[in-house]
Amino acid sequence: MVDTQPRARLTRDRVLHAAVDLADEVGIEALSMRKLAQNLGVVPMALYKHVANKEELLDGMVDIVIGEIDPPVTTADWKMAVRQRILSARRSLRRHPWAPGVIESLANPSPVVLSYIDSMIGMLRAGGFSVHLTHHALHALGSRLYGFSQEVFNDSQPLDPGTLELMIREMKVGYPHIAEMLGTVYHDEESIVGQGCDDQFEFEFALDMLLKGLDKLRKSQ
Amino acid sequence: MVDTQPRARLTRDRVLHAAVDLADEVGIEALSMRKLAQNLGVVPMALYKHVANKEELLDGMVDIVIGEIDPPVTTADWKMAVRQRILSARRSLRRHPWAPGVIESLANPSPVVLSYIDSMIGMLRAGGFSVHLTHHALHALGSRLYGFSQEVFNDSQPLDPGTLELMIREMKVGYPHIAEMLGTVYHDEESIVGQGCDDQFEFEFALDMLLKGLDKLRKSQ
DNA sequence: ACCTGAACACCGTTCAAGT
DNA sequence: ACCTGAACACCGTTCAAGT
Repeated sequence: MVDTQPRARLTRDRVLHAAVDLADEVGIEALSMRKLAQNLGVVPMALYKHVANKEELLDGMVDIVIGEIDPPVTTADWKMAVRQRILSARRSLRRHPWAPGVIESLANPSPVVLSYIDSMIGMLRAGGFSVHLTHHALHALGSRLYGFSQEVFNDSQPLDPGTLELMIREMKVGYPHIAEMLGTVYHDEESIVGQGCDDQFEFEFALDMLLKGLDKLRKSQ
Repeated sequence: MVDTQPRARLTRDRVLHAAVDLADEVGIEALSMRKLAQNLGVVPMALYKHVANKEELLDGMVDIVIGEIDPPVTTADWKMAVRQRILSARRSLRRHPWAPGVIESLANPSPVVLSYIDSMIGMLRAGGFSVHLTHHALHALGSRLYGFSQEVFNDSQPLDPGTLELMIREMKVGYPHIAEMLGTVYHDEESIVGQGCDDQFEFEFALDMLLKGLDKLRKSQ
């Protein structure tokens, strides 16, 4: 989508927001300096007045996404507070599916990212975590702190029942355990979560298991 | 390093192993079809007889890394067995630092990767996990199953004491909690782990917390 | 101070041709 | 059956020049 005011003055903010919109529309692998410039009705080199290079552009895009995360809630229960903040981060990231990959690729965290992590550490400290246990907690939560985690299979788009059935049948001989699991998860009507694989449920399942484990260590420290 | 027998016939295996070696040497971002061809003393297009495109090349490289993982040990204790296998995966991946990123980027898992996951599922099932709990366990372990996990900070190379000291001092005003944590982790002589941040310890810490949580759920299912 | 145009040094991959 | 050469359609980024 071409900008409606192509003649408006270019600013860093306009460049970054246009980049976020473009990545949302066409995906991060299709985002190039040249296409972004074209979208803004400008020659590629014009961007370099507002952004040193592509990495700085990506950094600024991540800052916009992180900036959408809600501030921490104030509550006595550290577990609820951290949980809510992480789930808010997840909601922000979900609006921009390219964000996890870009966050992982960044060499150095930006001030915005540092502030986010700093306040997360603050929440743990306020909840009674020693500095060392806080450090371990950060490692244990890893990218979950940002609201995402690397999954075993890259199942970004859901399968239609036909191809799923075919997949399961094909896998039965070479990968019997995967076939059994897929069959059960997608067919079992008894499942609490309903049929199929609910990413949100799985994220919270693992998150709660880690928070519970950390809480136990916190009490015994 | 140029191949010692540039005139030997090109095979898929020779191409893939040369690609792994090149990535180990110069990093994955510097690995291009053209440089790989040059390294093999061959014109770029010669590679396309053995590999359909770059993605298939990356797939084959991952297969080599996954192939280096030890087979499962046979023991009554599922926790020890899974733990050992994951730590073996970690050792393989550590030899090829580019592998985590490539594994994450793969759209569809190869047969080799599928076999690895299938046998992991088998280990959990043999340990008494229901199919559904096995499914949750896979999500909870995520990329840890492959021996890696996304960290909050990308601290691939260790800092020298001088710049670390500077960083902590600079952070004290804007990011007080990060500064406190870095200061304590890197200075505390009481630390069980020794000074600084031990990636391996942190990986096992989180892994064991998850395995313990899963074991509790297994018993109560 | 900000934008432009042309150029450089790279990519992955196609096609048609060679042996 | 396997390798080659030239070409295409892209990249990010430089430099010197325009307004």
